[in-house]
Amino acid sequence: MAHVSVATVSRVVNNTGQVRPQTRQLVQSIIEQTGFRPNVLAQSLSTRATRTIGFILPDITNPFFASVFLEAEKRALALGYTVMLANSLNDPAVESQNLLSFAEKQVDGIIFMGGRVNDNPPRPEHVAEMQTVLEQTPIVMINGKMPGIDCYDVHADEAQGIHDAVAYLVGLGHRRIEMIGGVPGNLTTDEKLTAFAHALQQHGLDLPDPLTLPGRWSVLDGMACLEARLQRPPLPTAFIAINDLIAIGVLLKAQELGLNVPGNFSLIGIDDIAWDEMMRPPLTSISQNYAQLGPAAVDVIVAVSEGQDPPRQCVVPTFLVARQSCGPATR
Amino acid sequence: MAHVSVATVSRVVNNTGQVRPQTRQLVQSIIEQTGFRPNVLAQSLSTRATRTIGFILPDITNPFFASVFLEAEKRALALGYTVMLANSLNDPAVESQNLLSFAEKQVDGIIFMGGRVNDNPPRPEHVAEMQTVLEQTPIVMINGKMPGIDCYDVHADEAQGIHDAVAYLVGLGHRRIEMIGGVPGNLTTDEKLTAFAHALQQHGLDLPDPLTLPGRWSVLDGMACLEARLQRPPLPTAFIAINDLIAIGVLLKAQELGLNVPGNFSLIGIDDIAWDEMMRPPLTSISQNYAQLGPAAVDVIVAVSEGQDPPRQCVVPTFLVARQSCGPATR
DNA sequence: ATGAAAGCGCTAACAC
DNA sequence: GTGTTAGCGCTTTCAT
Repeated sequence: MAHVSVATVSRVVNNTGQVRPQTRQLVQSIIEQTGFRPNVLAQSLSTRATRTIGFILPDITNPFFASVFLEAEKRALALGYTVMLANSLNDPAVESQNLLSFAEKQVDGIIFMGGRVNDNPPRPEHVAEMQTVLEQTPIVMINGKMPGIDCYDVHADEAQGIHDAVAYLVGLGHRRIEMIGGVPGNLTTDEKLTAFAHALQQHGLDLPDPLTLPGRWSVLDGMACLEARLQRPPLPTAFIAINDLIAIGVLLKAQELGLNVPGNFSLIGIDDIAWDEMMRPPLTSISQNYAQLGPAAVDVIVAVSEGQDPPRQCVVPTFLVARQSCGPATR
Repeated sequence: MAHVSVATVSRVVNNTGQVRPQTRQLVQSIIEQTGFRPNVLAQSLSTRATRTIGFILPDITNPFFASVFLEAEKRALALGYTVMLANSLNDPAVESQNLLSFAEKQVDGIIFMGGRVNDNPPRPEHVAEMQTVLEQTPIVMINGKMPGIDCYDVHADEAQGIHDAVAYLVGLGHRRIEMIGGVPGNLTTDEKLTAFAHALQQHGLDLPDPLTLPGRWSVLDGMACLEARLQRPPLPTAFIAINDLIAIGVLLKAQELGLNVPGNFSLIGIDDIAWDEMMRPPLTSISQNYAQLGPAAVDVIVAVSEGQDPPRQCVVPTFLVARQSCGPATR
């Protein structure tokens, strides 16, 4: 319509190369009035860049993941990237499918949370699979790890958080502290437990045995955990829950049984999800620092797809958010 | 490598056309050992189908939207489709960007929740924009409406839910019922209010004036709402909140002020989010029927992209989930 | 049953 | 400055 070649149109669409202002104007106006939109598929096929990031996580319904994802999406948007979400639903098979699907879609990079990157140790077939897609696509794991494969690592300094939490409780006079929830063999659980044991030793406190009463990660799991823990008294004076969902379950079960928090025991969660504030008492928690975690991961992908070489590892600080679920030790 | 043409490889990859079993075997095995994966971009460019659905919603961090989205994704996965999420963050500008971006990405269809499709009446520039992308891409709105444009409509029967809620409260002896939260000019708020007025009339009850105490949709908004309502007594004996988040805010504020639910007033929310059960008392709510809402929307998109002509409108039933936030009227 | 070749909508040398 | 043209990796007629 403008009597120019496709090359020229391409130049004005992308604001690239030299084109006479007059011509640009003309093409521009025709684009407006016809409502022309470039076909991103064709662009990507040609440029071999999709400006798209795949994000695999277990369940977007979990407020922790939702927050990390949302912050990541915001950053991506600001950088002109799109992030595609895939819920793995804690099913290794769909996780594999998600991974392959993203690779086939030629995403510029994949962000991975939960699932296989939290297996400790990881399953060999999973690392093999990761290795395969890694040849084509950069991967960054958030709060995960897979020894021996060359992907990027962004994680919150949960160990620091645990240390802070223990110090905070010790400051309140607690000497019998236990963790509750999680499952050994899960990387983040194991790391938290290790940090916890370390912190206890630093303060000269006895290690509980076992280190945690396992119970996965949901509110319901938390309720079951406390119930189980009640079977073998005596109780500690404070619990650090493996995450906020578990903490909330513990809190609800305690109230159901007429136990008072922090009267009967103090309670600290991990993640600092929005619901902590809605609980009565509002839950003290260790923040995962959403504002930095997700964005850091997309920054890495964007950097490599722009030819840079970002650092292999990035750790974002963590901090304690004190609310009302902790009090002085009473026993 | 197999000494066959690309056409043949394409045939075995897609399991289409005629190909000698022997040849198929050969190609198959080479695909395996080389780890060949088709480039979906090129496939889509050629077939003009992406098997991708765009999903625009305000905020994935809201448990209501998260659940609808998750169920939609599950259905899509089962049908071999991918759904891309875009958070509009209640910002019309990013909403426009999301819309255009999806169109450029050649998605097979777009699912739209919240934002402009909830404006009552809709803004002219928004319907114009919708009209534009509609020429290229089918759109289905969930719980939304835009008179005059030809898109698909999937919605929960919220009016029925309101009627059920009112009937339930009347059955408990309540005669002074009010709604709380939401904002007039928002479609779903207006529809709920209309249904509410209608239900009240059916039972011969007086209409409160104003029909609702407006206050948007968050927990914090809910707290503010109750506080404002307290300024002009007398209180009704029961509230129906515009959504569960508002209901939770009302509940928390009530407790903060020493008011008892359902002692001082009964309370019903809308959406049936998972957190209802975590509240004390657990919150009675009207379920939006997640299991059907999201999937119904993807079914529509899939149908049209497979050349079928699904019904313009689909309404999914809604139902009351009675928990412990309602009791007999005491005044 | 298989291959050759055109075309999907775009970008990027390269030539003029 | 602008046009020509060769891809990008795939599908799909049309021959053979």
